[in-house]
Formats: sequence, C-alpha cells, structure tokens
Amino acid sequence: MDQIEAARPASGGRAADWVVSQIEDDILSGVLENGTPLPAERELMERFKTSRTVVREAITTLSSRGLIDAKPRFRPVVRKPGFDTALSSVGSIVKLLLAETRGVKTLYESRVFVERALVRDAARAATRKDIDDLREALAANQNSISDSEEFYRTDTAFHGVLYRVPRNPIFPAVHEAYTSWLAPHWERMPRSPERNRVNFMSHKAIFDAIVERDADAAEEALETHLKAAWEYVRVTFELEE
Amino acid sequence: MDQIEAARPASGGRAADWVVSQIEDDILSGVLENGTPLPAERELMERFKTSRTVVREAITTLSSRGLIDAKPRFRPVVRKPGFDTALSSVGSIVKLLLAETRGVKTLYESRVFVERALVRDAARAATRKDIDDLREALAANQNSISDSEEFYRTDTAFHGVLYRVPRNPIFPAVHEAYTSWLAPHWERMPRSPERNRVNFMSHKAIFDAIVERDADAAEEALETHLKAAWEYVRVTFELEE
DNA sequence: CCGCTCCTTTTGTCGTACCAAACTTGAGCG
DNA sequence: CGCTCAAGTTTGGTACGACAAAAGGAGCGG
Repeated sequence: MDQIEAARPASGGRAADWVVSQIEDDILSGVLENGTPLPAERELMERFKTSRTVVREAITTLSSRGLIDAKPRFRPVVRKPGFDTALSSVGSIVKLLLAETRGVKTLYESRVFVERALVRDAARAATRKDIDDLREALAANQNSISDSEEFYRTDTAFHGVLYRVPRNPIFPAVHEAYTSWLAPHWERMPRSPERNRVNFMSHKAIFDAIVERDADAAEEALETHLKAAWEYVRVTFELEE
Repeated sequence: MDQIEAARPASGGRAADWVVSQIEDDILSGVLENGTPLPAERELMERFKTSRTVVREAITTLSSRGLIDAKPRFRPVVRKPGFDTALSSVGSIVKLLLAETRGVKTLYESRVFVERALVRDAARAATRKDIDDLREALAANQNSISDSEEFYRTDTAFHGVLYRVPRNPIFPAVHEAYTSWLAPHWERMPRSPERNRVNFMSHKAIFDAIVERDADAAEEALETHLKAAWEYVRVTFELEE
C-alpha cells in the first residue's frame, strides 16, 4: 500500500467532489487504463475511506462528465476523455435546446457557418491525400444514389472528410456531434434517388471547386447545398421561416 | 393535486434517470421558473414516491448537466438552459484536455479557425450597427492601451462583437467558452503598453478591412493577429512548436 | 430598524439492509 | 477436453433511518 492519497480537505467542499478529482487523476495518469472497468463501489469506499453514498455520487458525476461509461447494472468503464467525449457529454442538454423554437435552425445555421469555413480551408490547404479522400468519398456517395440508407452514410462521410482537413481533433468531434444531434430529424425525412442525385451533384460541385482551389466557388457551392437541404427539411416539417 | 405524472417505468432504467427527466420537463415547461430554488429533497421524494437516495442522485445529474446551479449546503437553483450553459458544463473536461500535450494549441487553433470565418462574415454581412459596435469597442480598446487590465477586457469585448454578428446565440456562447477556458493561460502573460499597442493596431487593421468589406484582407489581418499572439504565448511558456 | 440568539429546517454524510441482475464457479455431460 | 447450465457469490440500485453541520427564520432586546 504505497499509494499516497492527498489528504481529504477538512471541510467546505463536498466529499464526493474530492473523490471525483481523485479518480480523475487516476484516469489521466493512467493508473486506471482506458477501457478497464472501475473497481467495485465497495472497494472504492474502502480506498477513499468514505461511504457508498459518496462513491456513488462521484460515479454519477464522472459519468455525466463523460469520463466513465456507466450503463445500469454494469461496471462503469473508464474512458479517457477527448474532445469527442466532451461534446457528446453535452448531448443531453442540446437535445432539450433542439426542442425549443428555432433550436434546430440555430444549430443548423452554425453548422452551415462552420462548413463554409471548412470548404474554404479545404480549397486553400487540402493536401493531395485530402483530395484523394474526398474523391473516394464522393465516388462512394455516387455509387449509393439508389440506396437511400447507404447514401445517408456516404453523405455524412463526405462531409466528415472536410472536418478532418484542418488536422485538428476538435473538428471531427464537432462533426460527430452535429450528425448525432441532427440525425433524429434527418432520419424522419423522406428520401428518394432523385433527391439523392441532387445532393450528390452538390457534393460534386463542392469537390470540383476544392480541386480548382477556388475557395469562393467552394463556399458558395456548399452554402447553396446546405441551404437547399434546409429548405427541404423546412417544407417537410412545416417549420417557421 | 391535478399533476399528472407519467408512470414510472417498471424496470430496466434507473429510477434516478426517470426523476431527472421529470424535473427536466418541469424546467422546460416553466413549472419550475428560472432562478427559483428547487423544492426540498424530502418534498421531491414525496412527489416522486421514491427515496432520498434517488432524489439526490437526480440532483447531482441535473447539476452536472447545467440545468440547476448547486452550491454545497444551498438550495439548488433552477437555470433554464441555453447554449451557453451547455458549453460551460463541459468546462471541467476541457480543463483536463488542456493539461495534455498540445491541448491549448489545439483549442487555440480552432479559435483562430472560427474567428477567421467570423471576420469574413462580418466583412460580408455586418450591419451598420455591427460596424458601430465594432468602432466603439475599438475605441475603448485604444483608450485602455496604458491599462493592461482594462485592455484585456476591451480586447475580449472587441472579439466578442465579432461573435455576435451572425445573430446566432451559439457563437457568443462559444466566445465565452473560449475566453474562460483560455483565460487561465492568458492571465499569466506579461503585459505592456507596447504589446497592447501592437494588438490594438491589429484590431484596427481588422476593423478597417471589415469597413472596406474586404473579406480576404480581414481574414488575413485576423490570422496575422492571432498567430502573432500565439507566438508570444508560445515563446513565453516555451511550449512545443 | 438593526443585530443577536435560539429553534427549525435542510443538506451532506454515514450505516445497514434487501433485491435483482450480473458474474463466477464448478459439476455434469457429450 | 471443451461446452452447457445451474448453483452460489458479487455487485449495483434502491430504500430507510440516523446524525452533525449549516442555513433559514422566529423571536427578543437594543
């Protein structure tokens, strides 16, 4: 037992918060490796010399912070945090916000904003490999025009390539967040090969502009694409404005 | 007592989760108004016919989701969620991520990316009032060159105006998040009137380009500005690359 | 009206107990 | 030897009761 635990603060803060920070440290320092289950609650209460109440509170807090993955009745699994888990941990609030008036519109507009910048960046700085990835994603998209289910996936994947161009892990995380948050709305949309073809053509226009290194054209193509997609959603769901 | 409560699911999910969703509904539907304190725990356990254990777990969950503001020993206060609270609730994870290698750089680069798009947008679509706000913020910035403390505030405020141009509540929330997360690093930076003057001149260049409706010039001015600021930080803290 | 004390309420923590679901073990079998 | 399945064991989810400490009020005196 050479474990040196920082002394628990005498008073003021909650004991649970202290346990949370202790476990956080263990996760970050690698004592608790990614993917391994957390020790049993009764074991933790012994290690931290505290009650199960406190341990359980700490666990729920860590869970909602995304540092551990806690399914009911199962051992919580530690999950080393990345920007992706950070974003997914706000999913619950965002879902509430989307239920409000204009919530979806607000989120979607921000997505358009971000992607406009992304295609600009791609036109400016995409590497040869980025272009190849885009071309590949575009081809996959074209090949699945007749299969709406698959088309949706390849559509998402195409946009996903754009989020990876800046080589910043935040952007793929943002992309995943956007798609998961907006998916419930998208999935209820009627699909059709004709519709898919229109979207594919938009993707192709974006791709062509990027290849031509024409940032303005790329941005405009993307904006047209996403605005049209929104209009389609709006009419279908009869949203305001 | 005309309150109709959805029947608690028989089994499977945690009881606490059910209570969480119930209180969420009360907050969103306005039964629990913003700013009012939550009912006492014993009252809630009576209303939901459950134990205090469950009620308390629900409260901690709601707290870490940012739907209520819970200081120890004080009654939790209801806080209607916005995109701002959503972002601030991930602060705890982001703080951990910033401690990792290149964490700050990653976050800062994303900020540069976003602001590049913002100044472009401002050059394209800023209203007369936006321009006036920018001019005012710039003037305040200039007037506080000699007061580094105040200069930092007006600096932040100037950038903040840019985040408000798209008229999308997500962006001001993002700005607040960026500043609060990066503030601990910035505040340890040495300041000087000379340094402030350089930054002010950068702001002015950005402003001028926006007024001229020159998106390319605005973007470049901003990139130069933030890259220089980063270089300053990097050298001071001797960070890698 | 202000400030102090005393009493009530409420939160934070602990301990115990019980159930049901998950896990472990080992016997039995092909 | 490996697989299946049914026991027992562990462990998470919930409930109940208790108590110290702090907050919130009520009353009292200035």
